[in-house]
Amino acid sequence: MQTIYNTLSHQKEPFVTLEPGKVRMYVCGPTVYDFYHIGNARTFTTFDTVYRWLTATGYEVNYVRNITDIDDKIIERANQNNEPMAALTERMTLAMFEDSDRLKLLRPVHSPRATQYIDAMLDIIRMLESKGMAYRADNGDVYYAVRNFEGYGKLSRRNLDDMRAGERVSAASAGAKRDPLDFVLWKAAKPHEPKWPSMFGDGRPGWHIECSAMCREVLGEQLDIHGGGWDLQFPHHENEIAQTEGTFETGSGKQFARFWMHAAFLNFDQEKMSKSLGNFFTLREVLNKLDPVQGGETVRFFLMRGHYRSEINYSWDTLEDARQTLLGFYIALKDATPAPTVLDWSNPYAARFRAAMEDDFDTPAAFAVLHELRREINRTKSAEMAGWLKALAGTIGLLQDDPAQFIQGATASGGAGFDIDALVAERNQSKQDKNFARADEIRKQLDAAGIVLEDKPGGVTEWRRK
RNA sequence: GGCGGGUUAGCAAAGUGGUUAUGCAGCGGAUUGCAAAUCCGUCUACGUCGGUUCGAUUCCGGCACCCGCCUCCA
Repeated sequence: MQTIYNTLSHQKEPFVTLEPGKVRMYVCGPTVYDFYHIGNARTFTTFDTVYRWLTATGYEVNYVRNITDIDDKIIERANQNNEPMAALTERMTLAMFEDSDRLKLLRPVHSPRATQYIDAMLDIIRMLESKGMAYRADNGDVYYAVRNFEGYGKLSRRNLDDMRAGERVSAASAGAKRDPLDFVLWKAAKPHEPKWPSMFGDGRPGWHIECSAMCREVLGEQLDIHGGGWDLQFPHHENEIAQTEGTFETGSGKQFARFWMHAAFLNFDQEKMSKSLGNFFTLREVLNKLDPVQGGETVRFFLMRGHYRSEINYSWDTLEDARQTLLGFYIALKDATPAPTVLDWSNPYAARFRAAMEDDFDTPAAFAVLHELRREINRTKSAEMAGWLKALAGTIGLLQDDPAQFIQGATASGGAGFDIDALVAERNQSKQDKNFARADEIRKQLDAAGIVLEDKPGGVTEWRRK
């Protein structure tokens, strides 16, 4: 049975869907003003894994990851670049999909863009206003009155009075708000900013309302899983709950999302990696430092080596460690051609793998099973075992590349700058002639170029990227 | 100030009231012309102080240190 740790209840719960076998999953996607960083990549990889795994175990998952294409930062960046906002967001959206493809992220079923759901946002704001949960302020903005929503704080376990007493909130000026914690639903138009007409006057939406509207339009009023990064818990997700549940009939007991999942941070030097701190690496930047053939899966595997609720630290060493381990899996698959495999969960390896994944997506524990399979393959060269390794890893988006190609990396297509095969042939001849000095010299030369030789039985020599 | 998370061997990282997690690295052996890869064997653990218990890394409490959210943030 699948269990998921629900941030709402702070415990693991059996996963129960609104409709049998059907999963409505919404994940907060990127704000497209720049390339996304590997911290974002971690969250997206987490939910890609959830999507793949639930699908592999028989659920029909309607996976939605939005694109925020209207926001303060986008406006600011477009102005800096002196380019139209739409041109910037279009460019960055394409780049986002490119990067995601390289990370082997499946495309979500829907990738709604906020600017195409303005009407839906206004509908919700109108409903909230009619229920007395939203108000128009003197400056033309429309705010959500958090005091009027009884459950405010239930996700992040805060209460309004504690927050009010806190240093940071009281320091912030309330401005036109009735309560400092009220948040903006609709921002009145300002010069040189994009605007849409509305019953509240020209303006643009606040960030939080975008997600509520896209959830509602694409998936309906209620979701099974709502995901995002840990930092979105408050205020973003709390506000989404307030917005969506605020439109429900009072006392209906209806919940916006049944399961809230939050991916932990990716740190650098033990600190959260974020754009505001400036200590971040874009995914693109990291991939460009890696072999083009191996890079995407290396980063993906690196991100999955830690449980999604544990913080992990990014460093070149941990990335390289992940690459070596991944290489080990591909070496096993190269030496034993995987047999076509139909997933039968009664197989002992499959059962243990599944038990790990069903325990709140425990990928590190699942990898332990894959390592046992790897050892078994190396020992027996069993095509059946190789088939299982590939099939199980495939349920979470790993080990699907051609092993020979992966192992040789981009050097296979001439990246080494010289004829590897000719040197290998010369070395084999030298070995036959017992000219070991020359043979070792060639091996050393190749090693310096990052190529490792492996002499197989029967005088066959294979090579791979170091 | 409020709230939450963490501390596992050289490194990375799961998990468990008593029985090997796992990977990388190390060490010994097999194999190899020598290596590499692989296999076999093997050494380093559960922040600290108390409590509960026949027994705690694992439950409870105190303490220390680290991190995060409370402002845009995956």
